[in-house]
Amino acid sequence: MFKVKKNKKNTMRFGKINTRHGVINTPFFMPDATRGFIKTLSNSDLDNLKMGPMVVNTYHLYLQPGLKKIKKAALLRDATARQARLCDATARQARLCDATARQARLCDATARQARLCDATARQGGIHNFMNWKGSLLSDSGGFQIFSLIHQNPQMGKITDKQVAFKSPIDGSKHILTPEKSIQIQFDLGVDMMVTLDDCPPNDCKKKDLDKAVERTIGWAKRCAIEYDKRVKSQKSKVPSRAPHSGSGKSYKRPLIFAVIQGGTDLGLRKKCFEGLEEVAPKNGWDGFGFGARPVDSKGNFLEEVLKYTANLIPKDKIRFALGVGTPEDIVRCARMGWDMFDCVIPTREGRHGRLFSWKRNPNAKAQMSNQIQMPKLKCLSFYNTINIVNSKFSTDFSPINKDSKLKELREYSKAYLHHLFKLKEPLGQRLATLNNLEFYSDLMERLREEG
RNA sequence: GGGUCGGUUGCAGAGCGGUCUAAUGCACUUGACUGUAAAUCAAGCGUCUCCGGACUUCGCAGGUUCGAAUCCUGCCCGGCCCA
Repeated sequence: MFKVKKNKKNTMRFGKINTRHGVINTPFFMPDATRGFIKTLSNSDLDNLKMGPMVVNTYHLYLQPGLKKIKKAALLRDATARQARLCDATARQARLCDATARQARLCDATARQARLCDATARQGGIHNFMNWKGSLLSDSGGFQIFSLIHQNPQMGKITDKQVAFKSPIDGSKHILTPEKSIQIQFDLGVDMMVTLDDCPPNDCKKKDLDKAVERTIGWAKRCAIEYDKRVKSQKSKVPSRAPHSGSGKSYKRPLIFAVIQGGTDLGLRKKCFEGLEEVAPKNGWDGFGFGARPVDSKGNFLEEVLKYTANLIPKDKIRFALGVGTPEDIVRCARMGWDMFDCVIPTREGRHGRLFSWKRNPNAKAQMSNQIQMPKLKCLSFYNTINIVNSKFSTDFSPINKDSKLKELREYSKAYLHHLFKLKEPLGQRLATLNNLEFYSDLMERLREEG
């Protein structure tokens, strides 16, 4: 499922990941569509951006809208598709008759739409619900344990057995177990999934860190058992000509990633990795994730820990640097041999008015490549950020990005974007999000080209 | 013309003898954001500063008082009511 080719220049890798929704070239970045959408964007935007895989979140989707609705949406779409096939037939019949030709054309359109529905319906729960045809990875909810419970103990309780937590939406009580996390991820029907892990703060006590590692391994073991069980039952359920297995192909299992915790303690990272290897599912882990924040409490990038952890992971396994990061951190990590990344930075900071752009230098490409060769990368020498809300942009009538492949970003001015932000018009957030995601995908493209 | 209520730091709007540079909201300025409880959060927002403070402000001018945005008098301006 993962083929990797070593880069001659440095320890960066070029690979291909084969998922149920297409092949992904590594290294790559996934934006976070946590609750089933990239905030402010529609699928048309994502198509225009030629967006690759995205990340959804087990915890958030489980709470809202809930699995029942996601499954129901899938069934309803199926029904629409069936109806569409009917329309298709009607359309054929209608074409026979000149008088009803107009009606037929209408039917035709419906049928076209229906065929689309049909195609989507084959793609399982969350794909179907989101109407998204690309690959999706679901995060397990481990990070929510960190951000909700570790930071606010009154929000829930973590034990070896389970995580009991209160929904921030309505205060209702829920239990998440490793098994349940895997079950939900299967129900979502994602292409890649992550084991439930205990993600403590980076500055926690040694004792708590030990506990988190031990728990992460224990939970991974339960995830692996549940995973194998589900793969087996899915295989038996899916006949060879089943819709989402394609034409006669056998069931393709989702990829599964375990998460290496251990904070900044290299020994613990190693221990965690070894522990995870021992409890792997039948086919082994497809990859390993880097657990915890990639920066310390002061915002310093954990270079050594990331490098060390990357080297722990066997070369034929996918390396997923969760939550990485800034453009320079991604470049650094990719050069250490990390293959995939996800982060809220481009989307969140875009919504908050921060725009990423390449330096306006005709040789920017060459310059950047020089910069990444530097042992100490100075990111600021190859890209810029601006805060569009700053008053100086109120009269800057230059394009948001004159080099963008998106018409809107080439034609709207910074002054106009500033105006949209000042008036809190969502269009502004959308344009900024588009700008930043284009920047990130451009970054990854350059990285894949240049190494 | 008479009566009445009122004029507060960009705006709205508290305060109604000392704890008042004066609440709060908005606006404004600048930061932050790394597996999204985030269209969020933080700081600043009279002048100067050796960052400890110093000085100046509540329509204007006087006055009472140890002390006034707060009380009194006059003036200016506005709303409403009556003529």
